Amino acid sequence: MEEKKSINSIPEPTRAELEILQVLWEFGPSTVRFVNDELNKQREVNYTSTLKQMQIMDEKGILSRDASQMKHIYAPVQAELKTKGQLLDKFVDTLYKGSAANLVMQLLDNDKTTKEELEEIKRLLDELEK
Amino acid sequence: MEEKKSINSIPEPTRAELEILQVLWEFGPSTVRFVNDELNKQREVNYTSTLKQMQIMDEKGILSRDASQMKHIYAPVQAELKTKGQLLDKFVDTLYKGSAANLVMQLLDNDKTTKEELEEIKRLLDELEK
DNA sequence: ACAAAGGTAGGATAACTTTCGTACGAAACA
DNA sequence: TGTTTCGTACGAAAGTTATCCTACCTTTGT
Repeated sequence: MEEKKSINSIPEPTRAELEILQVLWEFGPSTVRFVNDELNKQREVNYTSTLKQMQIMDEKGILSRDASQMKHIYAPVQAELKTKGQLLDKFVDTLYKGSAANLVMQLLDNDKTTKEELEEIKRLLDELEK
Repeated sequence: MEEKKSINSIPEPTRAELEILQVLWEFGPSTVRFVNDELNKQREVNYTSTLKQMQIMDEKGILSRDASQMKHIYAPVQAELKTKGQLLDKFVDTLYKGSAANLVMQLLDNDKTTKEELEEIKRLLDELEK
């Protein structure tokens, strides 16, 4: 009996796993070949490394795969937003004692946050006001 | 010649390292014993594990230590805000394509972000307006 | 003075993550 | 049909991180 983890949310993706997820999020369900090609636009990775990684992610329940064709098609099990939310929650918890306001505060006096971004953020909040 | 990394910012702390930093941030420079006791309020860790970890952090340049006494006193090399900012930047970059607004957006429709937090955030932005 | 308690140093080991070599089957094509 | 190309499967190896054992030194208290 094949057993995949089936709690309510997937285990935290590792670094390499996150890279793969990004590709799938951007382009939708894909073959290993495609993902590997994308990854190689950023850094050199051997095809079998990516393959193995995605197989592991399947075992962990992070990805699912359609093996009906020769070229298996992999897709994220969880929606992008859910996974990112999960990571964000944890980030806020560990670094900002769970306070989103704290995080935003830091964001505000961060050099890399541009004026335009700030405007955008403000607009989002006004939206929400209603 | 003892050589510690001396680029402009310290290497990314690992999971365990972050736990230790939290204690030092909260209580200021401390002995290994103290940090270990704090950690053990959350989970069981052997004293020598914490010791080793902190020695490594010293080598990496994440912590500095005053070894003039028998009980060495460890302190973070970088200010809490700088380290957190560093981590936040990377987080925004990898998960939100560098857009702080994107992150905030997600924060907003996150269940765990309370109404009070939202108010707080809005206030921060108004402050900044001036 | 000596035993007990508590400290550091350093290496071994374990756990986890990442990478890749090798084997082998299926498809494409000359 | 045979060879080359492209796919999966599997296991080994390398790299990183985390944990702890052992040795040994210093302080404390009897």
